[in-house]
Amino acid sequence: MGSMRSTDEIIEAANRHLTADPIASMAQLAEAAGVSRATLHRHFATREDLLRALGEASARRWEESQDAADIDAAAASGDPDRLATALRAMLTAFVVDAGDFGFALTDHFVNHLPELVEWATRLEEREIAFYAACQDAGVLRADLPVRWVSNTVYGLMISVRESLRRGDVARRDVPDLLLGTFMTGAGPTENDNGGRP
Amino acid sequence: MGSMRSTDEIIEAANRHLTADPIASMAQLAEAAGVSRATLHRHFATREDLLRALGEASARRWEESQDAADIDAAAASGDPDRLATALRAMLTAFVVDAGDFGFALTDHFVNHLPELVEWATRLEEREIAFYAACQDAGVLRADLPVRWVSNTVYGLMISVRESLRRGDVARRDVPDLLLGTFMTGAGPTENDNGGRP
DNA sequence: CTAATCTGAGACATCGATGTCGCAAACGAG
DNA sequence: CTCGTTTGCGACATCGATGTCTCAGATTAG
Repeated sequence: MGSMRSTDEIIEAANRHLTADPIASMAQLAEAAGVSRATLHRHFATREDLLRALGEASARRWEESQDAADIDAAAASGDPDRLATALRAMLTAFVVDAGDFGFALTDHFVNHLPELVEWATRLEEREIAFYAACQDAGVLRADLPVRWVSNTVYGLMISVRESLRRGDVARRDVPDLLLGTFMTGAGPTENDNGGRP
Repeated sequence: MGSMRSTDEIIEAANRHLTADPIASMAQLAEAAGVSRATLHRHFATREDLLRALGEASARRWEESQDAADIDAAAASGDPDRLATALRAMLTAFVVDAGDFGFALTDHFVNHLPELVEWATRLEEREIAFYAACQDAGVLRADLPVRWVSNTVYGLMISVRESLRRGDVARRDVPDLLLGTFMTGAGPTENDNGGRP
């Protein structure tokens, strides 16, 4: 009685295809999923339903990554070590998320659905509270507006997505690149004076 | 004999409106420009023409910012001071560009027009050569893949756009925030030695 | 095997956006 | 003021995508 291609498989195929071709039609998405257009509509009555499901999957993953890093408890604790660990864990998880849901990250239609906007706002505020705690504990610079920090992470997710999509860097290297760039920047490190003896 | 609303004014109005509503129709763009739909089509026969003009204006500004910072000469010189100055100048100019052309930065349609893709690729390669020179001179960390550096700047431009669009930070503060975040990261500044090698 | 269910293919109506055209009114240079 | 130009308005045809529907064939449970 179950479908050969589950709803989740269709979402995944659509997600993958939309990452490469963000303005693909329902017909193209059906083809990408290996099903007929009619069957696609049996799973998702409208295009909006499909995009919403995609956005919800993305938001769910985002939330799960926050949960897995336990950022609320870390923020409440105020412990620098714990905050630093949670920050590293969250950003590392985000790398995978950005690779898996890069499309939803910037798609105009998805980010315009009211329920998803609300959800995203909630997660963002939660994350901002975490960043603020990191600043208070000295894990992050306190002289940066916390919303700038949040937007920076968002922008770097897009950097990650592009780097993965274009194959500019190896997947396994990305977490360290992200962490390094976010925490200490792209400027020379103190021990590194550009190779001069 | 000139139109009341010049072509440039229409482009600017369209750009501004598309920043707020990225999926606006030609009718909405005409209204936003204070012009009838017919008149809009007298300036741009097709929607694609309008978007292309917008993308070209964006690419032109990008190129101008590279030119103004004189990144080619700086890269050729290999002089750390000159490279650092050029880098700061370019990124500062990019802040204005990201505010003015934030729409073209991520729009799927604009970024799929072949001629614009080619143009963007050229500018990107030019910029990458500059970053590589910065790495050689010790102005940027040499242990980061240069394309990662390039993608990081791209992502941070989106951070800038969002920060400006949502009013999270004052416009005048953005350049320093960008420079600071890009060069030294969001981690705590353990030891500020002001550029002493 | 049989029956229930799911799927693919195609036809169909609909809808919104696009692009074109003609004409009357407004405008501006002279 | 007058003439040539430009604009706005509305009508029109077109087009692609969407969503619905039917029916025949395939699949699978029992």
